[in-house]
Amino acid sequence: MTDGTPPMKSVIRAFEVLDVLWEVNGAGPSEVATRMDVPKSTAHVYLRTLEETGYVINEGGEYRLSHRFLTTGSRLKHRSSLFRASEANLRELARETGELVSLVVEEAGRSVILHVESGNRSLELGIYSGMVTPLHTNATGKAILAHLPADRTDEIIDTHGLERLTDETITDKETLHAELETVCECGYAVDWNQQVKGMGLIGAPIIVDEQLKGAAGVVCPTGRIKDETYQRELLQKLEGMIDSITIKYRYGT
Amino acid sequence: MTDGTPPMKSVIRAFEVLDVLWEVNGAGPSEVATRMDVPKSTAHVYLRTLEETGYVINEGGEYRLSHRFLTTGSRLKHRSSLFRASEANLRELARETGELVSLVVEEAGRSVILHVESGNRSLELGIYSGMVTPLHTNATGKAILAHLPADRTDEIIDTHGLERLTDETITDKETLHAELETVCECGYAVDWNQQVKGMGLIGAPIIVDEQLKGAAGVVCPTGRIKDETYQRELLQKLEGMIDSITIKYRYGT
DNA sequence: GGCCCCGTTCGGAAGTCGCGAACGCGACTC
DNA sequence: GAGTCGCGTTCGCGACTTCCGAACGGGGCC
Repeated sequence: MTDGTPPMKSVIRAFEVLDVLWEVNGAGPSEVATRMDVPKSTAHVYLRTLEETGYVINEGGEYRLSHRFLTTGSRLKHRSSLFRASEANLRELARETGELVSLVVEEAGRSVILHVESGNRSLELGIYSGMVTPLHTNATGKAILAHLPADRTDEIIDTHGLERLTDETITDKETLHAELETVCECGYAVDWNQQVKGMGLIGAPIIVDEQLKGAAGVVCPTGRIKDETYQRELLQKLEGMIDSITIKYRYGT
Repeated sequence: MTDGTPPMKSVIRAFEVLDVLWEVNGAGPSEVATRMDVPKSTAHVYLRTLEETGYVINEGGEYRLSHRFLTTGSRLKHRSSLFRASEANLRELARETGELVSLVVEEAGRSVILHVESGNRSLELGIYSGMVTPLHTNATGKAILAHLPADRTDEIIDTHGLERLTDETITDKETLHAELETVCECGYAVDWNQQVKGMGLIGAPIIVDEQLKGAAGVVCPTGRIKDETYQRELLQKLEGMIDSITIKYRYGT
């Protein structure tokens, strides 16, 4: 983690080119060169090289990101033990409840949505597989934070801070720690309007052999989830699902 | 397209490192070095650099691909006009028919599955968003080949050949061209057992303003799809869906 | 305690990358 | 239709980076 040897400039730049291509949704060498403030011959070599890797496509002089990212990303997801153990159960819960069900893992101190399954009345809030959010802004993230080793939790909070996404986001360390303790005791977490106004979530950790693997959650409109009876029903089903997942993960295929 | 200037060695190698990390599902510098036949100090610099980009994660000396691939891939998909115009309709068709519904685009002469929606009785054949297949082995691919400019179609066939995936795969140019002509006339394509034994597909192109955007298809067990009445029913629904998608794409959000 | 293997760091030498200038092409202007 | 502009692409030389072997420090296993 120390900065003993500097990273490779050309590789870093290659990924900057990818970023630029993403931002402008495809461009020629000239535009990339302008945006990166390099000669266009330089931009050209990078583009040609990236094309060779297959992650960039050249369509008549216009270079753009290829779907190889999608391919690699999906393969990673489908190889994940957690996903494999969960997929069927997530789908079943989504069918049963009609809500959006999500599977989340922690990576680099942030929450990555590994998979979502939508039910027939689930929200369309732009939640997608691969989406990255801060951990402290939603129930699944809090479930993870609560069950991570304490020092890791602190490190994450210190590194990433407590960004405010809505006016109900927890942005105070004390409040968060208090909440995490409750989450730890109850075994599940809840939030509403903390990430997106109008969206609520129940989340619980997936723990196999005392090791935190991720979390699963049910996403609802705040209105629905505020009903205590419904909330309890969802929680019970969620925990049932997580039990199945845990077993499948532990002994599974 | 010519090989005037050689590609950048370090960038190419960086992506080779990514490939290796994928293959071995995470490794340290030593293992990467062995596999790539370079000194481990070299492997180390690459790994450190890739870590900096966020596409690789270092977990206590073990480097592995991060979920950033999934994130980038999903963002690409969700930004695609075709996907945005299609998503709701695909889901609806999957619900209605209970079958697997897929959305496919051509990239670099191959078929990329942009999205799949599964119904309640759909096959579990390892079809996933991001999956890449040869175009000539399935109905959606053939629908695309049939509606691409003729020279492009020939170029693709010449470049990629006609790989055999099952004993019913079309591997003969003449046969394929004849079939493509029929597909062009009928406006839809069919296959069974050409890609995977037991799997059948009806596919039709998505064409907006005379421009081929991709194809959509319904995937069934061969048994079910061989029933002509059912096949006709699916086809009708598929074409209805594609009409909606076309309109949404043309005038949509 | 000693061994081995790993991830990591370092500094010099070889070689690649970076750059400016120039080419060929198409679109658009006059 | 000639001229101009802007684009993607190519080329070759100088300078900076990558590359490498050797060495360091730490962890696990005998």
